[in-house]
Amino acid sequence: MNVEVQILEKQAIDKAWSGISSCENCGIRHLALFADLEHDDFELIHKPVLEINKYTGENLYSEGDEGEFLYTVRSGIVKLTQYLPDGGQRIVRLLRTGDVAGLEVLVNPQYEHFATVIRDAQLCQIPRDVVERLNKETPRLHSQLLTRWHNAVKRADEWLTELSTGSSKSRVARLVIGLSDKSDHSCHLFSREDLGAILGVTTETTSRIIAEFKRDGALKDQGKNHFWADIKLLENIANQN
Amino acid sequence: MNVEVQILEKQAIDKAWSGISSCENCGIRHLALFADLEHDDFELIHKPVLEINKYTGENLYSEGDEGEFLYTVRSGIVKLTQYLPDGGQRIVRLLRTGDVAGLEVLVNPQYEHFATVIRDAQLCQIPRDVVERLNKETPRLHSQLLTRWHNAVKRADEWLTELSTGSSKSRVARLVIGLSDKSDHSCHLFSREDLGAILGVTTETTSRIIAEFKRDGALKDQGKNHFWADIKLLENIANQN
DNA sequence: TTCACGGATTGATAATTCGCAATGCTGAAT
DNA sequence: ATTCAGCATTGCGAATTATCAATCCGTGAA
Repeated sequence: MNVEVQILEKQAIDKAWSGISSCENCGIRHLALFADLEHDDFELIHKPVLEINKYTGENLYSEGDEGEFLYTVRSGIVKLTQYLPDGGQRIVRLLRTGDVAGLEVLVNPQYEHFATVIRDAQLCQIPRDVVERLNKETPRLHSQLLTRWHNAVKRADEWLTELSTGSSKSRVARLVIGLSDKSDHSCHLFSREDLGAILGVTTETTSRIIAEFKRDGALKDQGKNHFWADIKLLENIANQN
Repeated sequence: MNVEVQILEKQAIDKAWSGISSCENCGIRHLALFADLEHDDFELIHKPVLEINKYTGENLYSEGDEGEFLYTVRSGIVKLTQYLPDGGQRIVRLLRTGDVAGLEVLVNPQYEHFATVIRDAQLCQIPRDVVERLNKETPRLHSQLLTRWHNAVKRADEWLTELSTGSSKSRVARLVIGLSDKSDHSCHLFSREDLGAILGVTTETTSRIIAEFKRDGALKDQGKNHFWADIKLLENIANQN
């Protein structure tokens, strides 16, 4: 890749698109909110859809903020967190490629979670107006929106049954399986603190269990929170006790 | 009320409506899925909407069943349960007046939960076709559907942060508060087993904690799982420890 | 290289929750 | 009124998880 191309790519980042030129040709459109739109629909996009980069630890929005934008995750991972009055926190969902953060602003003016990047991410920042207008003017967004909501509920339910039921060890095992690539057994984990907040257990307990998995060979450390995972063994652990 | 009226009411139960006569004049329409429909829309209802009674313990549908109907809860309470491969079960949501069971069949042909009545219920059984047709032909159902989905997600998230985070005692306290009528401090509970399945703790632990609340005066037993609740005290318990 | 920092791991102990069994209570049927 | 069945409560020991503190380890800065 020559220098010129690199510069072009650099410029592409954080560029404002009118929508018609970019969203229509988006590389992940088949996964994205605009999957079903047709050529003419894109002309309805009159505000800029920004493509932005955010790095691990950065915050997209906070609970209660005026919900000006929706975000489509192009790459990376975003966590949605909620807090209890007593200070307890809980990660209620993880968003990955194709997922949308901030859907709730179509129904309610305020964000309902803290959205924080936990793996460097590329995102499309879509003004709420744009989605609202499309939703009014073209029926082709409806089924996508319904599907998205359905998916959010389904995952929330799975989160509850799989990650909040049973012993800590089972739950950590299920989480690790869920974060593993079944084809090559690779598995990127997050900080023990985040894993704990996903499961509703303490950082120490999570750490102990992961360390135990390493000793038992269920996980093989490859540095930087990257592991090789013995899925079969983890499934056994998940389904007993 | 004379006998004749009683008989008429009895007949009304389990009667099949063509929709146009009944749904439009439904007493809880402002809460229901069809809230925003207009007069002409009801003519689109060509299959019968059945009004049915189900009693505590009866099952509406099972996970994996072909999803033929949606159910609007007119009164009573329905629990949605999911099971884990290891036999663990978890109640993921409670449905009350105005809520809809089986929304997922609009997206997917199969039910995703076990739906069981846990307080005698009156329900409207709506054929999936009816809702699908309305959804195609009138835009006035869209926003209701979006709102419903949003609501389901919101409650799932609350369930996770409030009922699956913190000590058992806090969680039982939060659940009891959620089941209480704040205006008159009355509170109907369910079996300890169901309460446990909502919270992800054992029946015994739940029982112990409720018994402790009774001893501490946070709950006053009025028989039949009906209690008077000291909301303030319960909130204190919920937010400490 | 060395140092310092932050996260991960581990240890020791306390607190919580589970699991099982015994007992108590309540409402329905007789 | 009596009996019975099903749920609720309680006791107790075992297992799990939290808590607090110490140590380890990897990474980036100097």
